[in-house]
Amino acid sequence: MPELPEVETVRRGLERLLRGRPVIVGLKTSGKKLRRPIPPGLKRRLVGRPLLRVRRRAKYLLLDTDTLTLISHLGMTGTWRLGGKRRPHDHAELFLADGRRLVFNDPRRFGLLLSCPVGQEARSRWLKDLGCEPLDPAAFTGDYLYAISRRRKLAIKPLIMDQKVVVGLGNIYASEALYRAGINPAARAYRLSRSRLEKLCRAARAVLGEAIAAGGTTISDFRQAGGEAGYFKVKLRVYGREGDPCPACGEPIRARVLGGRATYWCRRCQR
DNA sequence: CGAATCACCTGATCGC
DNA sequence: TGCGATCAGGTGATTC
Repeated sequence: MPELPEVETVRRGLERLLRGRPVIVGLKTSGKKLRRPIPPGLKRRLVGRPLLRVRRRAKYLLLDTDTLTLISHLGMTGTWRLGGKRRPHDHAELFLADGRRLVFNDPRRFGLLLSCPVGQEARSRWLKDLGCEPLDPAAFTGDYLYAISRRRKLAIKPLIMDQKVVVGLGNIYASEALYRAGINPAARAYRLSRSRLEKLCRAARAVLGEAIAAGGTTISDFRQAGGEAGYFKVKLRVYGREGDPCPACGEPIRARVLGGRATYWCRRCQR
């Protein structure tokens, strides 16, 4: 479900909710394991700790207390919400001193909820091999992609979805960025010129930025931290639009499977 | 080593 | 309407 814009939208929502730096007074878990079990000692370590801020690295949410950082990944279907009535697939409830409850719900349980010493997330096995942030124009550049892709024989789309190369781009935004850059998703990475890769970086940043501004994309179950839908779906130009006319040239949008994932593109505009 | 495929889950949707 | 097959925004593990 969530790619960088959706995770960033949730981050902003949570940050707003946690402005009063509420102290955690309890944790209740479902007992079911997510991608990994929620650590049994988490409650003991969390109780009494104030929630100070929410950061993001790649598609991970980082909720800082004064002593530890809660690491949360939404997987495909994870959501955070404030209180309300209990629902199926609620896997963690954080009880706050002000009476509110912060609830993590995840039907498919591909998500993660872990902790590490505060600020030490970069050393964790989950985050240590991540590539650069696409919104950082100094890091995610044509030169960077050029250097990394020279010996890569795979198609450009799976390359930019590889979180060890660049983080945050998933199946939707990879298709959208390649469309905007005029690059065929199946083009072999090593055959692309520096300038075309530079164009791809700019296109990725543009589409991610616009999606964040719209509050992310709601396809089926993504919700912002307040429960609202995201509004970027209406702006998707190729994803999920097989057979629709290309917004630029009218050619029907094509679909195929690439690296195991549905891929959408315009055969005329993307070479 | 890189690249492709599998596995992990539940729920929505599609075709019969 | 019912039911099995298929697909879904992610990613680590396994296989080739």
